[in-house]
Amino acid sequence: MHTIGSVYTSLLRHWGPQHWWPGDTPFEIMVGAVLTQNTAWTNVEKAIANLRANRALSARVIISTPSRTLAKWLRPSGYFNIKAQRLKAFCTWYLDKGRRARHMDTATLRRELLDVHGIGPETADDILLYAYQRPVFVIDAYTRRLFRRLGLIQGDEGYETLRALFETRLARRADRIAVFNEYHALIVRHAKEICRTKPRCEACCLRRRCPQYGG
DNA sequence: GCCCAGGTGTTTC
DNA sequence: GAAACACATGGG
Repeated sequence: MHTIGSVYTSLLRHWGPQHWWPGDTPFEIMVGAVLTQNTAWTNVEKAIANLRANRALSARVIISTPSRTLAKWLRPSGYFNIKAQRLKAFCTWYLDKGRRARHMDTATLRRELLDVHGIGPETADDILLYAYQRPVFVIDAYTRRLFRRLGLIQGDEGYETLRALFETRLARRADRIAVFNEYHALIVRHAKEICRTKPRCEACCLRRRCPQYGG
C-alpha cells in the first residue's frame, strides 16, 4: 500500500538526491521557473544560455531590453512573445519587492507572486521553494498523473487542495523544506526517465495520454 | 507527421 | 464555473 510518505522513500532510494533546482543563483532559478511553463527544460536551457551570452541574466537588463529583442533570445523556450511579457512583469516586481522579500512571511510573498501577470500557482511555488527556500509543495502535471495512477488522488482536485494534502502528509518531517525540494525534483526525474524506457511500460506510464490510465 | 513538454490567461458556453 | 482555446519551439 502506497502513501505519500512511502512514495518519497522509494523515489529517493531509486534515483538518489537530485539537488535541485538547476541554476546558479536565485534569480536564475526564478527566470527558469517562468520559462519552463509547459516547456521541455532542454529548450529552457537554450534560452537561458542566450540571456547569459547577452549579459541579460539581470532584472534591470531584462526590463530595459526591447520586447522584440527579448523575445528573440527566448525563442527556443517557446511561447516567446508571451514569455517576454511575463519575464518583464516578473522582473518589475522583483526589483520593486522581490529583492527584499526575506522579511516577508510566506503567505504574503505567495500572494505577491500570484499577483504578477503570468505567474500562476506552480510557478509561484517553484520560486518560493527553490529560490526563497520557503516550505511550499509544488504540484505539477507529473504529480497529478503519478499519484492518480497510484490511486492516491482523483487527479482533478484543485491546486490548493493537492498542495494542502502533500504539505499535511509531510508536515512532521524534520526538515520539510529539504523534503519538499527533493520530492518534487524526484517526481520530475522519475517522470522524465520512466517514459523513455522502451518498450514503454503501460503500468507506470506517465505520458499525457496513457492507454491504460488516460489523462 | 505525431506526441510531448516541470502552465497561464482569455474566451466561451 | 468548467471547458476549450491560444500561445510555439525542439526532441523523440
